[in-house]
Amino acid sequence: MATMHDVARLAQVSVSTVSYVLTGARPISQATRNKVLAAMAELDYQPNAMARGLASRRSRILGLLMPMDERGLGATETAFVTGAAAAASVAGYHLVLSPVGGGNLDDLRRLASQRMLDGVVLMEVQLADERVTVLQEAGVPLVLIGRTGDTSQLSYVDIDFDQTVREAVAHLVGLGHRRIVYVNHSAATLASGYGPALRTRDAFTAAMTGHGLDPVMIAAEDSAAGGRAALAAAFARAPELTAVLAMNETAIFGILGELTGRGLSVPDDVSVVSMVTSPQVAELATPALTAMTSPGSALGRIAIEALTRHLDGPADQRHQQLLPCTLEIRGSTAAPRRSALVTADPSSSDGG
Amino acid sequence: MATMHDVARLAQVSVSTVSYVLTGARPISQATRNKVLAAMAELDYQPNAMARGLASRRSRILGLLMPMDERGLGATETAFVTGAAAAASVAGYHLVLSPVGGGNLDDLRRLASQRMLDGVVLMEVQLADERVTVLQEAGVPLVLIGRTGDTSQLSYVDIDFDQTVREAVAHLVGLGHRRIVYVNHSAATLASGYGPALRTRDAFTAAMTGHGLDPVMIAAEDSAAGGRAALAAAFARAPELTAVLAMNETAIFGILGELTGRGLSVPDDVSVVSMVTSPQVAELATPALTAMTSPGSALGRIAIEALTRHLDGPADQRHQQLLPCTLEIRGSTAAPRRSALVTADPSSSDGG
DNA sequence: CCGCTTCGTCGAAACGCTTCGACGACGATT
DNA sequence: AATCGTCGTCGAAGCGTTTCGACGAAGCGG
Repeated sequence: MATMHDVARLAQVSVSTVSYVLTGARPISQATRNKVLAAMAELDYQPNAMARGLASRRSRILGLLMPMDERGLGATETAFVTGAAAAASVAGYHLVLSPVGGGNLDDLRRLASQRMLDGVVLMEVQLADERVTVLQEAGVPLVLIGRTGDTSQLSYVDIDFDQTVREAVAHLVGLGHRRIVYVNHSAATLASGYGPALRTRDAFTAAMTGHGLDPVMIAAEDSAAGGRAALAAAFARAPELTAVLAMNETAIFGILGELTGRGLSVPDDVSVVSMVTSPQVAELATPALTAMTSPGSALGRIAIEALTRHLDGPADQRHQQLLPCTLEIRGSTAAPRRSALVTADPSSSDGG
Repeated sequence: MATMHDVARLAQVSVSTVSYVLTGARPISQATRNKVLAAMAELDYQPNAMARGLASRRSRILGLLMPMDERGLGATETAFVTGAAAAASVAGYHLVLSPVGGGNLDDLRRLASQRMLDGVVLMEVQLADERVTVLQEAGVPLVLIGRTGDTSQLSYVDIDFDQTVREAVAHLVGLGHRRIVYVNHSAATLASGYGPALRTRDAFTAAMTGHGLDPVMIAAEDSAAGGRAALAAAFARAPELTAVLAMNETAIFGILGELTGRGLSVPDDVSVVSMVTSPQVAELATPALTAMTSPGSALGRIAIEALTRHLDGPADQRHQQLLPCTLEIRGSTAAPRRSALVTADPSSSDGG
């Protein structure tokens, strides 16, 4: 392992000159720079990250904190990660993923206090998230993917759930659907204050009401069985339903299975739209799912860019941005059958 | 940020004494230790990771290098990660995931040379994997999840594909199946030297031959469409097939869809076994899939334990271990219909 | 009771880098 | 022609730890 001293000796300059060539903190003449660069190449010099970090008090490492539960990372989350990693690399940072679960706040505190991370992107944020507090107290620059309830002091990037839901509903309504059921995450997830679940719920209500329709929402466990149960509940609440909008990537397979089990075909009898879904997952189903595709890698990239701008730039302004999902029409949506249209009577549009 | 100096001053001892209390490198009397500990608590002292890393030449960070393609991390891979993170935490290490794709070997070289990682666990290893060479040349301690072709100098943990396939085949044969088709990864993946694909291919051939049966393998693209095409190919090659063994988590949904499309029911007409699959994914299908469940978190844990033992222990022995997947019987396998049994004639058992 | 370890502690020297102050050498400004 | 800045470079002082050698105080066998 060659050190800066070795490079300096070989190039016949001082150690600080080598450092300036590397960091650009002070001007260096072209001639000197070339000598130094040649020496570096000859010695295959790589700066020692620890020493650099100690001296400069910046590690040039960014953390992506993601709770990793047994559920696994979907293609959507993976897209966050790859987008973020690419952006970090461009900005000259390393990106590390730290699987800090929600439980171990102490772990997080330690991580934050060790000055090993210059900044952090926090994923899967709850409306009231203690991790945000811990990180802020530790003075770690922070960007969220998702939003807490009070975002006044925070930088974030998030999906524009309002517009996403509005577009999805508009697509179905445009096809002629009137009885549309929204299958959300579980009641427990809603109660825990999971932002996407709450925001889509409200957005769905608003969108349906805007069309003069009755918003029916069902909470489903995150499993195929949960999806099946949810569909049963949906038919109980709205027997004449012709379309299902689902936010729950795991439940959706149960929904499809149950639909088939009841002898209903997709999309002829019931249309299905999957929200915040990756194309990969949408293609798994038969027929492939019409879906609102999440802007995964853009989200990751923008979060990292905001963070590095904050770290390298002078001002410390916040960055707040919402990105909508885009509608991708596949085989799971179509106009409802005439029979369904007929059963949609006006009296049901003001029920609960 | 309190430093060791502050702690030493408050506790009225030398800086080195504080260090010894922390590292245990030399004995410290109980009285002194208590004074130091009290001072640390009062100042809310956290050692600076960079300084520690520079002085000790160990970062106490372990890397989990995983190529992150658009496919996303399945529950299986996520289990690796959580198992590994837990084990690292126990051993007093941080675990970071680095999404180094196969492409950027230079990135990897840089990462390795920067002395930022004490050791590395490499996932998704190819039979001939340049990353292994790069890491070995950089002198980074290394444990693989998976195996290269030549493992003589390496530590690894891997799935025991041979036994896993043997068990899966035995399960189907035990139910009375004779014509069993194995749906592997794509031809391109096989050609690229992806170990699991090659090893299961050979294991399948061996297992079937051992039962006096004809091994039929189909390569399928990693997509639902690939699965559909593969099933069509399977029926072309073996019209009387009664069971499908699939290694391809994405293709399997296409296989199921195509089966249904042909009016065949699972498991009555065709049994399906999914290999190296997580329970979560197996439950998504209708009916839930009989599967060989991968020992995900154990794999991650064992890899990290081997690595830390290597780093902290005196000898530098290798660790080589294989873990089989366990058979979990769900609803997708059953005895074949009698008609299928009848069509299995002896002349087909020595074909190719 | 004397020399020998062992124990507990200290001071100082690394570890490999960044960064600050200083200082010639110039060209530009008065 | 004297003065001023700027440019390019150097030396040295950190950054916050670990770790080595040293050293007094006990503890021990002979």
